[in-house]
Amino acid sequence: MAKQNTVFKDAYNRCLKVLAETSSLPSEPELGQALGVSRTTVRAILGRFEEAKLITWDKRKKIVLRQPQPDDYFPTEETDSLAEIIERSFMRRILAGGAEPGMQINELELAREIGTGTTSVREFLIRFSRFGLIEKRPNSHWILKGFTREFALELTEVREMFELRSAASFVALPDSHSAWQELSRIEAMHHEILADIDNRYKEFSELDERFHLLVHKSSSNRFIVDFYDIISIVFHYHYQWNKTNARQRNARALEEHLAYIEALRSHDAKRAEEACRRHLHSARETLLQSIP
Amino acid sequence: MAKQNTVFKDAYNRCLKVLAETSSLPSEPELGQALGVSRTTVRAILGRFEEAKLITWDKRKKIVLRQPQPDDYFPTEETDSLAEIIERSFMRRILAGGAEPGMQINELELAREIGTGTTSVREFLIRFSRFGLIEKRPNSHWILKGFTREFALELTEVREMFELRSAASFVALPDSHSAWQELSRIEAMHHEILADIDNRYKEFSELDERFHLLVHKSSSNRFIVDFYDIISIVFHYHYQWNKTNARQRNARALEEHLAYIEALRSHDAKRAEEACRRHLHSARETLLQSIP
DNA sequence: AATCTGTCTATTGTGGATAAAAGACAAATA
DNA sequence: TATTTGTCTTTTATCCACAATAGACAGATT
Repeated sequence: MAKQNTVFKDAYNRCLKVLAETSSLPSEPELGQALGVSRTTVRAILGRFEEAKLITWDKRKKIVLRQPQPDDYFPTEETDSLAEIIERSFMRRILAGGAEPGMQINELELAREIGTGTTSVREFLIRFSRFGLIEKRPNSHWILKGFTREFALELTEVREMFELRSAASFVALPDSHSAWQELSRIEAMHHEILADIDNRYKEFSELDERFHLLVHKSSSNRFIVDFYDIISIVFHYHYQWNKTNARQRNARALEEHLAYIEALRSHDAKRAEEACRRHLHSARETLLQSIP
Repeated sequence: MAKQNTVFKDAYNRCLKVLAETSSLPSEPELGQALGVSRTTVRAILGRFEEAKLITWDKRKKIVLRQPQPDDYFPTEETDSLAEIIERSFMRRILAGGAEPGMQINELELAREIGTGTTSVREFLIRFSRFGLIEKRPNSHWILKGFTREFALELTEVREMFELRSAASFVALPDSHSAWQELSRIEAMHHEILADIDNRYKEFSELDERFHLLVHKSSSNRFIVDFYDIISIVFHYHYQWNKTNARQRNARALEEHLAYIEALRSHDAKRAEEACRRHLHSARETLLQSIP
């Protein structure tokens, strides 16, 4: 196997949804645009649609013959890119316990366990190393530095520096900047979720990322924005494997966000700084509590 | 070719120097320790020494037969690791002109140009991407973001945040901390170079890195320390290809360092902050001046 | 008893091959 | 004229193979 055709499979599934809502499909370039893939892939999808008797395809005429059934879709396991699979598998190992700091990481073993070639694992580890959780010994193994208390403290220290700086930029943004609209949308989502917190508290994680990324982006500094990747991945997996008091924790964070958002809106740097500091402080506590 | 034997060649050259100063070589593990390589490599070196009639080797007896001649050494081009070669080649392309922002980077083309496989180039690009100068479009090319004025400003903004924070940690270090001794050594080097600035100004670059890295390390924060890699590589290549007024610039920076060092020694956070700020400000100006 | 050497195995670094995906260009169509 | 399609070429993502290097262990040596 050379390349996984996950791009094809994922686009195929998404294209089935487009198909379900129309009687004839648009042009190839248009479909490519909509699905975010090249025409080559679009044509492969159309070819397969034809084989599956989902459409007839003659040049510009792509007529829908029938509605897609559940088993027309590729199973979701097959649509994840290899990088995603490796990441998940690896994060489970190191965050969900059983991995002591100082442990050696073996490319070959990891590859075998995941059922993939070493090159992909290797590339993943190189990419992942910027998160500061592993370290390479050239010509030898990788070392797991572990998701420790020190790691969390170092991470949050930088996070606080960056977010305070970003919040200061945010309040200085002109009213015409699109960030204010996005901020309003995010604020509205907060109210929606809070109104039905018992059922929707799980949506917090995604909203949290969206909000903080918006703030970081206003720094207009690629290093600050890129650093948010680290925060993002840590909190993402952290939320996923640490569900104690999730409802209560999330409710509190939502309230803090609302205060923070209001402070940003005031254009008052001092107020924004205080609200930011307060929220980041409690976010840090939450993170630390989950580390033994 | 599977793996370059640069580790062997480099260790071989260094081992020749050990050999030049003794009449019989120490044990294999001891040599491995001294050279920073495994016993396997040490044994390969000893075997080659024997072939070259540099020593006789019988178990623990490794008797030196003759002094190494210049042509016993491997040429230096052969001792650089592939990663170093790729890095240099790539940095020359993007810093030494001819590379417009927005340009596409082609793995295959780069590999051919450097005379290496695509895997190595690819891994280099992944590692390098954390420096914020290039960006990946999955399933497609890389994009050169370029060594622009924005890049320099974003870089120095974060640098200033981090170094100010580190300097504040530094003044709080207990007198017993080894950093104070290293600081004294660095200070002494400054005086030495300044005393003979016309001949030795080129040594500044290395000393500069050593000094700032020491400061960053006192933050005890892996993200701050790791970030110094970016500063380091940028200034390293920048110094190399931009020699206008080098003597004068370096002399000024050395003076600023000395003031900065004295301020750190005073344990006065306020003074240290001022000295740090002053130096970083002029470092930024220097960097910006060299960008069109 | 501690260290060293001989031997063997396991893992990393790197080039090469190949399917998937992107993309270029000219002819066809509306 | 502006898109769209058919066809072809180029490039990336991935696996595999193999030499270089690291590392483990038992027996030899001091």
